[in-house]
Amino acid sequence: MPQKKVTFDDIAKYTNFSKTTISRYFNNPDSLTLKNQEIIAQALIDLDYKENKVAKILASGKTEFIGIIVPNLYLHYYSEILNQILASYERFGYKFLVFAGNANETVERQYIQELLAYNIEGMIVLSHTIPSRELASYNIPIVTIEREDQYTCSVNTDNYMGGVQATSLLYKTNCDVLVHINVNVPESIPAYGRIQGFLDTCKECNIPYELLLKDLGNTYEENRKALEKVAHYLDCKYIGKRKGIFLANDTYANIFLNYLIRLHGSLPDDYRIIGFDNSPISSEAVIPTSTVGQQIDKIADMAMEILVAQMNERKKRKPNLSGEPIHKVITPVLFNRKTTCVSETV
Amino acid sequence: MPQKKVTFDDIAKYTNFSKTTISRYFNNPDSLTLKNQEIIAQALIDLDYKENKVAKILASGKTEFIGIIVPNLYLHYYSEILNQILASYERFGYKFLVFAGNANETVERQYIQELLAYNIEGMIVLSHTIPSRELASYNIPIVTIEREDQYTCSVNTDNYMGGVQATSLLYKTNCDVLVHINVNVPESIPAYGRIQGFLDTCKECNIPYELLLKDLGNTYEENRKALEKVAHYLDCKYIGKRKGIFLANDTYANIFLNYLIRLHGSLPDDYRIIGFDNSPISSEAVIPTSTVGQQIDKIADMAMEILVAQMNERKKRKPNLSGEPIHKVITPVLFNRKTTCVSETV
DNA sequence: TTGTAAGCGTTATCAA
DNA sequence: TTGATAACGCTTACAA
Repeated sequence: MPQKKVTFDDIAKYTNFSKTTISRYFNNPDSLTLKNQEIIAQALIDLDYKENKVAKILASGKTEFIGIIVPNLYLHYYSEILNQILASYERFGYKFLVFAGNANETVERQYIQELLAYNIEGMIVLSHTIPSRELASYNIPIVTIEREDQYTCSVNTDNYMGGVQATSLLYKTNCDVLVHINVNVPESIPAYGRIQGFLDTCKECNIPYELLLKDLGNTYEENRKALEKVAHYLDCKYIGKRKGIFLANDTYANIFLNYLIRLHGSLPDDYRIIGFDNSPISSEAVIPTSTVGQQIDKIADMAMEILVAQMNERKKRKPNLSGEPIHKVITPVLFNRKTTCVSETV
Repeated sequence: MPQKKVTFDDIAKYTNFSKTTISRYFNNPDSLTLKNQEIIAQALIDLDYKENKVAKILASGKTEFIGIIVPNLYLHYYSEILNQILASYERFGYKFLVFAGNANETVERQYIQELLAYNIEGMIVLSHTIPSRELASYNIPIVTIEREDQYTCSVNTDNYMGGVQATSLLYKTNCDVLVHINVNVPESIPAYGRIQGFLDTCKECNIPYELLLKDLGNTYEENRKALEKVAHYLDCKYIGKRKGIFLANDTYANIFLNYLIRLHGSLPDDYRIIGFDNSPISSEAVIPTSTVGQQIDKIADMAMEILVAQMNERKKRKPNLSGEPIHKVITPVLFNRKTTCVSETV
């Protein structure tokens, strides 16, 4: 320590009040006379007091910490969610201890232990690694986002609705056949809804469709190779037909689009493309790509609201800790861009 | 609190040791007999003890907290740096309190006050808002990354070298004229080096060049409009000449590239393009785009190393707090992709 | 409206 | 190798 810190004791001596009064000045100033408030305020300046939250936490038990575990920050979706959550500091004042887990269960358990050791008041989990059942067992307020959530409160995009929106849009652009390209999403994960939404809409519209669920690899290069193969396959199979392609995310959509552009110099009129997420690549693509946008700001806000409500509940005299976990669903927003325009020249 | 927490006192009673001995078990286990270590270890299990770091911090003064202020997480560069910094937890054990500032000085000062209140041991600043002089005055270990850094330790990409690399590569692809497109970067910011590197290399190679520094707007749409205007201008001005375009970042490069593709269906042979950052858009573009890659992992590692060294210095009996700030520079890496290939058909 | 004193759960300093 | 005891800087009854 370069210079030792000024404490309530110092202020108390300086002002001839007690430590308690100084504490009150911060936590319940109205209980002091205006004059005394001013005296203390001046003393704070004179002594250059800096508050010590650690001591406050120890005494009060309230850390104002929220732990966050994201799978990574490489994907725009996660970094944007984190961005929005961090922004909630202005509104709620909670501070965030952030961990990026790499899908390693052991490591993520360590993170959680560490977070608990700091007496975090709540936790937001985006990582998929640890089952919601185990998360719930830690017995602190938790909200999960877009992951398996049977035993925890959660906020998810209405993926089913998104699937319906995307498929309906394609249908309206006079396609002959609709295709959904995705990986084999387990039904327990919210994103599965995109597949169901696609299927139900195709059936309802009574339009020919094809569902392509396959492993597309884990890196961009693997994605690219796998999707170019799929594109080639579709190109051959549905020759002369107008194909409406709904891809599971914008990265896939961009790969598909780029493949066509490189082949034909522009987007052929017999293709309609839509992605999912409204990530930057969708608007920054060579042809701005239609997509189903997740309302990340709303998701983050809702997650914080649920979490704060639960944390507040715990601070009550007789907290009501019962009740089923709350599951909120946020409606996605359709972005109708150039890749789903009805062609002007028919 | 649902169930009250097990403390050293409880363990002490349970094992008939003193609190001190329990503390020693954690901090200096070798000072206990093996047998006693085992007894305590068993007690921890029996009682299901969870450590309380807040109490530890208060008593020891060591928080193991590092504060981070990033401008935002929207830009891939920042989220990836944060990603790498968070990953250093495995190596150093420091926890990160993260704030995303929005270029608002008042707000960022609040963040810093809040961080200081938590007795953070050090701080990493990527945000540009607060002058390094003020940062230095807070008198705790600080490392800044890719920003004005006169009074603080810093880690930056060797922007000058990056400018030289990009320009040299363009020169080698038989261009008739080289162009650098950038905004008006102040000289105090590391990124200014890109401009200087371009200028020096052009002069050295004795090749015609043009430096275009202008406001390109703050949103993607503004960027796009401004850059398409620039592209049109260059297209007209240097008709028939091979143009080597070095853009300040990959987003700009992508916009430029897309403009040409939409116009011509492919990248015309009289254009060579290179960006900066190696952000995902460069490899995911319709034509994988050459770029100067920042070694984000090394930048993050170096920042942590410098910071940890300083934090350790403070823990010594007689810390040596003098000395000029350390400025480290990380060499960038050239990615030679399709937009700077020498054409096969001449 | 203000003060006293007992915590909060560790670590640190002595002494044994 | 272990234990008593005093910090650490604040909050929170309870009293005045």
